[in-house]
Amino acid sequence: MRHLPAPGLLPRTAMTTEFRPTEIDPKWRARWAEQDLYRTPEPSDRPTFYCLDFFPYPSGDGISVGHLRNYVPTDVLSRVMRMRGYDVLHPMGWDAFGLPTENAAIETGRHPSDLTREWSANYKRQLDLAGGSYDWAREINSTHPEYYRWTQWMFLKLYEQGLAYRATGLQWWCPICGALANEEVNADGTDWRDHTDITQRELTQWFFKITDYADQLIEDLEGLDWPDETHAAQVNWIGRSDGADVTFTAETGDEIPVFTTRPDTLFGATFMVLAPEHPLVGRVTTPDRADEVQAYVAAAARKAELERVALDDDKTGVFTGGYAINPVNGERLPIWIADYVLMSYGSGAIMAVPAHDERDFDFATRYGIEIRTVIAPPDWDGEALSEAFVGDGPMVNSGQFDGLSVKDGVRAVTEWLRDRGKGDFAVNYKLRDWLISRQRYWGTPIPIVHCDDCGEVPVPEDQLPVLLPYVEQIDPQKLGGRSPLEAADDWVNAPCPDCGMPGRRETDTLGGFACSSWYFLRFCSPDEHENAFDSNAVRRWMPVDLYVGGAEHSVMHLLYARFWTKALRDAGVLDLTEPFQALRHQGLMLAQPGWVEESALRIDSQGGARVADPDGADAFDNPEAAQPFRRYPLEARFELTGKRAQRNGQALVEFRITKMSKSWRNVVIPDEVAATAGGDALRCFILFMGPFDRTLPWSDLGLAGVSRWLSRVWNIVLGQEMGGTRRRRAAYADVQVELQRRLHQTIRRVSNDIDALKFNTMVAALMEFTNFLIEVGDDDLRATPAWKRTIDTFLILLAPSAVFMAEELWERTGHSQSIHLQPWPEWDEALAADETFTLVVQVNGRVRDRIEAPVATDEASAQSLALASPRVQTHTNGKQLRKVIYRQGRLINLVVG
RNA sequence: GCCGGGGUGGCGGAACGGUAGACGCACGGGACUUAAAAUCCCGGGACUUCGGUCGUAUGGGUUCGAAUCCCAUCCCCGGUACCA
Repeated sequence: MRHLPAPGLLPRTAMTTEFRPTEIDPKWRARWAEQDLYRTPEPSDRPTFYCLDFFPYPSGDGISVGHLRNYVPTDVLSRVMRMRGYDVLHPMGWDAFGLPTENAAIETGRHPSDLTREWSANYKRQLDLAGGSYDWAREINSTHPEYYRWTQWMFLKLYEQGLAYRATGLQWWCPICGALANEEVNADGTDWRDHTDITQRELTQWFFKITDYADQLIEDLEGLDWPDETHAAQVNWIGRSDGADVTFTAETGDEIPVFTTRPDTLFGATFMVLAPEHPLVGRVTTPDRADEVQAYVAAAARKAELERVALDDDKTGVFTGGYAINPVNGERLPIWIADYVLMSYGSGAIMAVPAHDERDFDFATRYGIEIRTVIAPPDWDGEALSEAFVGDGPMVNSGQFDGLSVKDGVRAVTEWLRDRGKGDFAVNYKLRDWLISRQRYWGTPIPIVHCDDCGEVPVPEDQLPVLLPYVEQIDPQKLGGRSPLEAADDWVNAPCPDCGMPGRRETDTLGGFACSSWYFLRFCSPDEHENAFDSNAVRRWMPVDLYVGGAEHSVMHLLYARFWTKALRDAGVLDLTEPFQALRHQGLMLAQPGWVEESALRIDSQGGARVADPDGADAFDNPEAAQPFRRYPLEARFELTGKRAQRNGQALVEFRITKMSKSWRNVVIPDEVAATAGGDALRCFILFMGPFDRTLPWSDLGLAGVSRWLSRVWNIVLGQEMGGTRRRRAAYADVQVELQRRLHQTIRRVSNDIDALKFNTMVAALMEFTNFLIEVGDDDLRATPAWKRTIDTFLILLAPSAVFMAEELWERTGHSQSIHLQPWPEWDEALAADETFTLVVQVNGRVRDRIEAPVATDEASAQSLALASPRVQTHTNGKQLRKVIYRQGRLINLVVG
């Protein structure tokens, strides 16, 4: 791919030195590593700051610049906090067990452990290209026995508490990955990671009893500084519903419990519905309905096995012929079965109140079942409802409960039921237990031995780790459907830890989310050999002060890690309730839009296009652009908008913003940027491109702009002429005072912006200050000590962002100790204060003039200044001054009429 | 549907209820150059009778004053999906 020429490649005269990131970057990377510059400090009495990125999964593709939307901001913050005197923990490691590696191993015939080693080394190299200040002495890897030994140990801690158990049931099954947790299933019935279609199967699997913690997982969110969206996603996923269990009795005598959030509508129940899989379906079905019911049940089962296509809203069902008795009024309710009732929620049966539930309303309408209003809508005239009314109103047609509100009715009816043994208050959750079994090789072995006599026996702690055996053949397809560990006979056969008789090891492995549920603890003491973590170290660093990663983990990882933390706490091994105090999600990086040469493309009918020219295709920012921003290679793909234009007689077609995708050949990787513009331009552009939590397109031209800025910084700091004439835009009474003022204002802006994670405006402040330095930095000023002090401070402000260049300039301006060890500058409000301000003069709220005035100007003087202005007089003449609003140092508003 | 987040120049975006468009990109003009690139300087919201007028998705409202607060509507993005 072609790039704009790097600044370092430009011809220059011998006397000047230019900014050459490709020379500077490697020099400092090597020196910092040698000096161990980013070593986490030993315990001290300084305050601590734990800044953590989501545990990355190292893949064969390496990282793209999109990953750096996560890593660069946390790195900047870590650096600033260090300079502010905090002891900072900013570690990195690899969540490396799992399918992408395992599948690649099968495809390439290599072993996953080799791929893991290579891929994580590559990630590390790329993060260093981007100037990451990680303490690599703390690097951890979830696939190493010294790590997963403790994952196993924690599994046993959960097991001891009854929080890990095996159960048989219908589970989502991916033909590639095996069993999946509910959280890993997309709405369209595909696997969350590889998007293959999945089915349901009857399987015996390991689960963690996360449902025991449902309420805590909701309640403890309260004290956390988390994004609203993530807070909401967790609460919604847990899905707590408060209501009542109500017992209906079928005419066969069988009791049918149902859960409802609206016991107040019990008098409006006109039928019941059982899930097709409900165990009582056979009992309540009458002989004359049996054929139809059986056919429906079979069809529903088939539907569950087929891919779950987009739901059609048409609700179907069949009448069983059976009836149940409504406990509040003794009415006979026909019992139906329908697949809109799920066996997996509540009791798998509902009371249907069509007047006050949209689903029941649809069903009743379709099958001609009575719809009886029992909550009166506003201005209700007694007529039949045209749609379900789910709002509040007085109860009607409900016997002694008439007139109660929904809230009071819920309580009154439930208490009435409870007094008669027909029901009680109840809570239900959408959250299911966490399915943790995987029938694959590349994962943590579950430390359990199955023994004919003793049953399930945990492997004693002193026998951990249960090592994952080195297995050559890991392709389940070539093992006749058996999992690789099942086929490893030498490993599977193990004596029972209790009785010593031959037993068999558990052959399922733990899903990767187990590894990422405690790594933040391991980072506190990664070399601890006797325990999973050193309690003092955990007490020192935890909870994580700032946790940053993608919003796609809003439910899964964050919910699991929170549960795991609470479970360890309850096991008595951890004194912590919530692991992540503050959380943020970085925005996605998209591929940039533009215009591309039509003649080089092969265009399909769908508005898609691929580069067909072996030489590639030039892409332009717009049809008037002087230069292409990038040359896309053969087979690069575009989504066209349909707009066309000409550029020098060349036909261009517009393509839109899309995701970065390897198969589209539009992924920008840090390697190519570091090799041209350098790591600093990459970092600074990522910071500058926009708010850090917003999804934004990459821009090669934007990157070039930031490179130009860095070159200007380089030149002004080294006092090099830049080929043009400097011109002061304003006259300054004392340019040294002004220099100091602007510096202190910049320290304030940069510091405050960093605290607010507004890295884009932080860079803008540095750019503005650079522009100011260039404007005023003539030979006289540059010869003063004030200039020298200003440049020193400016470089420190720049250092967390432009890590290599700031260090190089620091050295070149005569410092011997690393700039990254310097204290963060403080600003002085008095020195930052302006002497004058622009008095904005409004008349009736509209700006009519702007007058430069001393900061201390009081209201009376401001008013005379304002009234003296001819431009103001035009709008006030002949009118009465009714009111004056004055904001000191800002504006005056004259209200006339 | 529901839950979150957004709609500001040609583009990415700035803006404690108080100068809308900082900073950057692109573009235009100029300097330098044999020329180009690079670099440097200058200029750009729209209309305008040059007084002003209109401009932050749309329509209302609160306020001396609204991109910002309130109500309604439209559109875009992300998540979710028959949870009784």
